[in-house]
Amino acid sequence: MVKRAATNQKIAAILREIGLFDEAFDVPYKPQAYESAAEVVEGLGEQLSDLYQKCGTACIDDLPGIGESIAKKIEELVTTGRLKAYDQLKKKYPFDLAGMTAIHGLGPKKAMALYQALKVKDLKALENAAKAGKVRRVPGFGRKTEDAILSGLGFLREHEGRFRLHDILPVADRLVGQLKRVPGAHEVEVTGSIRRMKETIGDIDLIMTADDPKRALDAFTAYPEVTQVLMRSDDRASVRCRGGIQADLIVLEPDHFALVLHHFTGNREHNIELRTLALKHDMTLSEYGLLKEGKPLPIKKEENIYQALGLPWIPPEIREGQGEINAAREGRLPDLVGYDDVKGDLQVQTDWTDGAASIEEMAKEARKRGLSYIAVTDHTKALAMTGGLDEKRLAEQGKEIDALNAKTKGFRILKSTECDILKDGRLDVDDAALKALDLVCVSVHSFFALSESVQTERIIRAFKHPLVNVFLHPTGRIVNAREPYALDFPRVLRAAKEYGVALEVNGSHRLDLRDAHVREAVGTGVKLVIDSDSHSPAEYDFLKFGIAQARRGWATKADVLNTKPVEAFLKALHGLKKNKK
DNA sequence: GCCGTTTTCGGCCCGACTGTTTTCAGTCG
Repeated sequence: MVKRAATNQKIAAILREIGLFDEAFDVPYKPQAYESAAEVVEGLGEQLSDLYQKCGTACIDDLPGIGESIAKKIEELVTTGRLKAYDQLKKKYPFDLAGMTAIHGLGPKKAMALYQALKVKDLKALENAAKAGKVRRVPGFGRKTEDAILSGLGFLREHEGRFRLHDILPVADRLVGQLKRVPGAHEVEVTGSIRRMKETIGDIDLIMTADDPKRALDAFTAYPEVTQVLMRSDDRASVRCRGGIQADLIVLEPDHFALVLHHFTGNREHNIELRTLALKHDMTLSEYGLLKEGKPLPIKKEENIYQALGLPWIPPEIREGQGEINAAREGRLPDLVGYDDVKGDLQVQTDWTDGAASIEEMAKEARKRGLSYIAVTDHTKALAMTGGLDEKRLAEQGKEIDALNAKTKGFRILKSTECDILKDGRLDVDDAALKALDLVCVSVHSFFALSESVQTERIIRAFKHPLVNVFLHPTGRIVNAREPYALDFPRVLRAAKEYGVALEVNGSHRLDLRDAHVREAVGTGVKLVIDSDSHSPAEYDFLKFGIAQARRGWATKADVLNTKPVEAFLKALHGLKKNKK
């Protein structure tokens, strides 16, 4: 078969741009339908082309937010790689509508007006026109809009795309800590996609209550990480922080805190669904109140909003409009794995290879953080640049671990490895060496460009090895840095289940598995482990990002093996192998 | 274009801000 199917990313971009064109032409309702479909496509863990091969448009039509019409468009994109309707649209309006609307303050209608008046086709042409003072002469535009376009272009150039949660959460936490120390400050919370622990973040949204709003805002705008004050009023301020991210603070009356916290936590789809549900209960919901017959109900906590609508409280991590409200209504909301539930970290690198600290130091830090075991998973010899271990060094490392375990009580260091899967699916270390370990973890670090079927076969061959327990960072992606390798993920899941292999949720910048994959794994009954992939003591911080990602994928404590104490964990892990056919 | 606790048609979330206007459209969250 000719392999020219469009990727999910490409499909989402096309759907989104079609929606933008509809919006530019003031077509009602369709823009939201296309945008919502694009969101769903982006969040999928599986390629639409694979889904299509399996069961045609029926499966695609079944996706939430995707109906007959868009399913047909997707079919065309995965079978031919093109979409005629889109091509015609672009032929008639050959300009970068999506790129232009990425500029803050410039929406589809204004972008279309600029194209029609000035024939600007891309960001470069737009910049030239703005610099030449042509934009302000277009009807409906003025000097301020022209300036805003130029500054928006500058920002885009500096910051392509979104910021990583890993980089932003510490900044947000620091701001929250500082605001809590302002005299007269009461509640302070971070909201938005940070509260949902989404892997990438657009800006930092903060809300608080305080006796003296002016004092709180004065303090906020004066913090050392603030490089520029963008806006300031009586109850709110927007600032630019070091590194370029924007942070917004609103100081609220106590009565509105929970409502606004909920409103800004979102996401948009979740809010829309909830407001629609409110209407069905003859209520209206906004950030200003939950009104029944025009009268506001008392909302002290977020729980009150959900209760009034007959729902249990829904954790922020799964407020994505991906079926959580229906699940809540039907009483099948998962009891998500908690941030304190993980008992051991199963991917820890030490100075035996590319880690920065000794085994003892890594163990000490893990213990300090409340863990009761770690697995030492240094690389193997195929990864020469890290000084990967061969059989002999692995055995020596085992002796050091035995000695350390002998002198400690209440903490266990497990002997393990991050064994390379070679190009043909064999393992980088011999069976005798692997047998001496408490558990065997494997991963891919080479030959990323293999075709989907070859890569999948390679990995499944490794799964068939009787000693393999855990598959680390299964898709090879790195947030904002590297795309995953081609993989038939549903097949990998089935093989993991059949051969008794657990999949990792890696909390480092990889975030691999990602949320959608976790949800698929949970749905298939594949067991997970959550690890930090620490290369230094400080990187145990990454564990919480892994837990967050697992929560976003609806994983419960029972889905995650390393929520168990060490003996029970090992028993359960090896039990996966024994149960296999 | 999507969807169903008004289920195959007739609805579709809510409010504020901004800039360009003289009363509002567009954008954003």
